[in-house]
Amino acid sequence: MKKLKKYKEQEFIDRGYQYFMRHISVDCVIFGFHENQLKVLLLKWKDLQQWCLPGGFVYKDEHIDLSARRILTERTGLDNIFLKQFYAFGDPNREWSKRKNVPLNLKKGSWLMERFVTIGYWALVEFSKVKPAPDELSDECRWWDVNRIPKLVLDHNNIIEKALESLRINLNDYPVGNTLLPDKFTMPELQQLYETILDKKLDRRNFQKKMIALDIFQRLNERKHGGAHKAPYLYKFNQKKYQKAMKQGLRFGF
Amino acid sequence: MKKLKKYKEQEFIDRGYQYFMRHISVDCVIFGFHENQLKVLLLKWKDLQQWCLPGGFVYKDEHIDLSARRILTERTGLDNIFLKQFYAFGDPNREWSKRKNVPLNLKKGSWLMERFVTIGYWALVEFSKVKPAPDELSDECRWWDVNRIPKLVLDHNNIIEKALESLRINLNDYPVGNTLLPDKFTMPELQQLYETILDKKLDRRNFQKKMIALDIFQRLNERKHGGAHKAPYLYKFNQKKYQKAMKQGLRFGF
DNA sequence: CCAAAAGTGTTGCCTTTACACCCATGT
DNA sequence: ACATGGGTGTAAAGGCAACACTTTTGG
Repeated sequence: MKKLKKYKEQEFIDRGYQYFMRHISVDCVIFGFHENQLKVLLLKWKDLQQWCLPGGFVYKDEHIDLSARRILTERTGLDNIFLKQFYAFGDPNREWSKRKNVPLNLKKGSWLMERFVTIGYWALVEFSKVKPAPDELSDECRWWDVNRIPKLVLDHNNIIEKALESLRINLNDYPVGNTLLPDKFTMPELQQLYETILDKKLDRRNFQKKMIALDIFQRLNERKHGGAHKAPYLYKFNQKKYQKAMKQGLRFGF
Repeated sequence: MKKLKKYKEQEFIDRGYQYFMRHISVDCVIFGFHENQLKVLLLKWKDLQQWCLPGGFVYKDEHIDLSARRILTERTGLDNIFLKQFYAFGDPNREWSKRKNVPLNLKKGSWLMERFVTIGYWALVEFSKVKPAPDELSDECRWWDVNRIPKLVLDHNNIIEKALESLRINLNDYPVGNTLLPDKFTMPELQQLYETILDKKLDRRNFQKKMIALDIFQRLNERKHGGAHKAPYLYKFNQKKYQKAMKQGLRFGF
């Protein structure tokens, strides 16, 4: 696979289509969880000074899933991330030439000015392990509270909406706890995570019972101190039991 | 939108990329239900003599959903079809130049020989209303039992697999009965439909109760005669109640 | 009249929901 | 000490699976 060196920005703008497929891009909605808030990782374009999703293009001989993974690794420093393709956005208005403000001084006729169909992925990462890194075209990369996203570039707000929707629908089948929380966590924290994603309150007592009945957690002889009031137990995922249960079609019940 | 006239086949092969986006295609898995079997509509290539999914390309200014709809209408004669985008297939092996047998006498360098990412849609249609019609490149278009699909072109078998999977997952939320069955139908027929899609037996009595409890059907003063034994009642969807229930998040319970 | 399929009802179980009680901790 | 959040238990409600019985039809 011919790869484009990072520093050759003008080469990318002028002749990127020799390396990448035209008309196809990949955008990633990277979810994290911190201070009881669901977060999304965004980038700020150098020239537009507007925020956008981390995204990129697909090398001519690269699987689209791999493109998404490549982008994720570049932005977060992590590999082996939980990743799901959720939707292809194919509105013909998805092109810069139909916008007033255009990045990179793009000229009419550039391959980047043409219409793109973007494949949307969402990813679940452990907030504390991420080292947000801007790419060559952006000067900032940071977390945003999912409820306070600014007006983004193109249709990226819509992409986040759809990603959230997909995340909610898949909450039953996917290990959001295992991927979004740190290694050790408390039941109230896990509950907060579900409540945030579902955007509704759950009964504390029933939640615990339900989770523990799944028999995929391991309670440690350790409590989380520091907060006021009674210190809650810390839990780990019992990865062995958890993997087994997933194979048998575990459902979390949401 | 510049449209390509049908008869200009050579023009399409040589310069189709002037009308359509490169690297992007749309494939439709059209489901029908007949004689208690789930069916899929397939086409046979004129030259390859191999079967494939109905598919096509996306005009440069056309929404991908509309491309899918266009293809559906051309093949089935129906519009207003229930349609769902379910997955984007982005394996780099999806290209003819990596195959032994190539259709249309395509030469190296042709835009059609390049790699395509295809957006998969599935559609639910009423079997009896469909008039299967081959396109310009195929000489046959007919229904195949979903359990007896032959070896198809490229990764089209895999696309059908994924479509079925998606259909099963969405069985809870989507009106498979309303779209796959004729206007009037019996409960045993509806049950057969669910059993076929889910590939498992359901209890006749519990099924009826559950369905009727949804309060979206209207029982007619009419029975389905002709079969041996007791004649079952005919039902219609009460579209008003049904639409209302769907908006409120009706779940069928599968 | 009989076999097979269709319509209706009942029961018991198990999951979910609601809520009561006690315990621990920092202020 | 006390307000607040955390851990555990129980009882009622509702949904679902299992099964019995009657009715209808073509042969």
